[in-house]
Amino acid sequence: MASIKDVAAEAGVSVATVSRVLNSHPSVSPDARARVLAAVEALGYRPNAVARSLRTDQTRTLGLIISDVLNPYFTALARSVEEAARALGYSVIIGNADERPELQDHHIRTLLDRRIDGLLVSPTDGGSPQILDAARGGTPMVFVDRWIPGVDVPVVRADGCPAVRDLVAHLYRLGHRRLAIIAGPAATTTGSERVEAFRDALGEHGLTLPDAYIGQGDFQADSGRRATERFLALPEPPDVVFAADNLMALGALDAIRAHGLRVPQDIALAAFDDIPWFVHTDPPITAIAQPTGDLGRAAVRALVDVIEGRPPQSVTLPARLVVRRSCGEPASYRRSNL
Amino acid sequence: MASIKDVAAEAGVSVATVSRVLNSHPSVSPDARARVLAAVEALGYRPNAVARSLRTDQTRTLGLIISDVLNPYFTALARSVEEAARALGYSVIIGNADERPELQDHHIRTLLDRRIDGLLVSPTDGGSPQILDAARGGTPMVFVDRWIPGVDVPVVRADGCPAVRDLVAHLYRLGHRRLAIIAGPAATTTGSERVEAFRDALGEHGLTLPDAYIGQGDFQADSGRRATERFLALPEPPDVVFAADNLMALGALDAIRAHGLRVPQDIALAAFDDIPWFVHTDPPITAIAQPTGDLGRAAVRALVDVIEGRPPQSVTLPARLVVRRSCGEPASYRRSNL
DNA sequence: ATCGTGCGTGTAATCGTTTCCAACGGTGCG
DNA sequence: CGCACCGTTGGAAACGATTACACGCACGAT
Repeated sequence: MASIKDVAAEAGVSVATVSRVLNSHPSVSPDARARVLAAVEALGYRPNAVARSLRTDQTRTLGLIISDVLNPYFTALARSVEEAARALGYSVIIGNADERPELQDHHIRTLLDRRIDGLLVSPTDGGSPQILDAARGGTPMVFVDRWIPGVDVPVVRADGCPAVRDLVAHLYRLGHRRLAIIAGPAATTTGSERVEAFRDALGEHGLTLPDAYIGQGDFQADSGRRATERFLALPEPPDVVFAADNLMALGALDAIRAHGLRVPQDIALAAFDDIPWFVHTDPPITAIAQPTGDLGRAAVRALVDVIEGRPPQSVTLPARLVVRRSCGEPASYRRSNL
Repeated sequence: MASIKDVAAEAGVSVATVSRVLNSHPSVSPDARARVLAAVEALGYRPNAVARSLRTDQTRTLGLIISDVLNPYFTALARSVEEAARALGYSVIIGNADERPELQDHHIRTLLDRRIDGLLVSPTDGGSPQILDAARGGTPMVFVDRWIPGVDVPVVRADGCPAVRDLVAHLYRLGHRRLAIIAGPAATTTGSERVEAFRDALGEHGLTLPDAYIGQGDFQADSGRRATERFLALPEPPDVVFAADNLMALGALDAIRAHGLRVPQDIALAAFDDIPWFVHTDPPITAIAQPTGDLGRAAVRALVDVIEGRPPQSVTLPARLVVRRSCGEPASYRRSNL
């Protein structure tokens, strides 16, 4: 593969001049510029990004650690992140942690070894030494969706509280009183926050959230299935199951179906995170939708601010309730939200 | 960040020796090794992958160009590719082409600039100059899922023909005679092959595939919706719609629902690519499942073979029919395949 | 004519590694 | 005793780019 030296030889100039035209440095004569450009064309030359990075100490690459690529919420996020980054001239390398802290650490380590310019993280756990070290070590970093309390890193996320309040009000209005939740891992902020928001919202209607109605999940379908089975085995099973993410909702649906129960007649179901398939499940699932596109864009903007030395901003965007039929069907909603 | 020089100074040896212990070169004394290791530990030293790549001319990184990250089939593929690559000591950088040739080319270009060791491609079009150049230029490359005819590059893919034959037999047995297909772009192999397989299978039952029953899609949900609407507007609409991928099936379902029709009583639906949600749609959707895990593993193996100079193998794996309820419900299938 | 100025250019150092080569002291053998 | 060889080590040259610095030249001002 042709190097800058070959181009210089072909154009009859020095490598410095070639480098200058490539980086559109002002002081180079039109004549030299033309010759260099011609040589570049003739040789099909492309600058070696590795060498350039070594010299300039920047890779124009962002790392993105997501908790699970198979989760449509995170792929939507990844897509918008990549798009926003590309618009700013950055590439992004995605690391899939699969909700496993050690895999997350592996990815952070290799990304750091590659000297990425900045890191976007949705932490799988409550603070691996790897992340903490990176943050302290001065790696530009932004948390997205989930974050780690006590670490001084900007956070870009959606606030689900109002939407959860709307959801609970919706459920209450439909006559549901025994509401259960399948929570995410307590080590993640989204795992614990959603339970708290749910509990608070219940409180506003004079309801409580007994321990038996809190299922412990891990954001994967299987855990949703298991938690739901435990609910159904209770002497007094809940009449609503609220899954803290879309995969656990899928598992819950599996379990409910396996018990021969109908949604929403026998038991209602709702989920955090909205995905296109929720429109076509049987029945369509009521969900809390996050603005993934805006989230991704805001996260990239914040990270690039850190990288380029501007003061970064934490951002909190609102999530919103999307009512469908999985909780019951009040007249006022029937037509509007398929 | 500490460099190899700092480690050398700390350990009281030369950089050459440090490099040797880091690369477990045999000829270094136990004493020196111990001192270097201690220094590495003390400084928290991590080798700079950028510098190493520049020197060794290898990045231990694979590029993966997929057509659409939002498509669960491709994310499943990406996940298995990453897993297999990691097991072999490679990282993978995913480029999402969003079914847009120019985006695909953009990603190929930046991946090549980064000097990735090899490229896994599921081409969005019938042969962009970018891909052709790379292949001719000697970049180790393997096609996965889709490929480009006439290019001498190993192909790892699933053969859908037998499964499509099974599907058509299944449909025929249920009494369906007017079968339509929503095809992918003709520029992709999966776009045209699936139509041919379908047409051939129809032929075996003495059925034909009229042009009006071939919808032109682009593997995105919207196109599935539009194609289905066109089918439904026909004087004699089909009684089966077979979507060539899962997203177009989603769109088809949208359109059918919007027309107030029921699946499978009014019209049957089947899809290429099976995804977890198909179990819970209304009704559960009959689909052709590809062995994504095996596909990803085989693709990585083939690519690494090319990279390391071994003779690579094209691989074709079988896809299989998964019968659910979206085409009708013969007694013999009722219980076995939820 | 002289000087400073500024533009265009080339030389060479540098980034952090790997690796070739030479050198070293010690050992064994002819 | 001399020599070849061995295991261990360090010096230094790459890899392909960027960029500080210096140089040569033409020009306008003095």
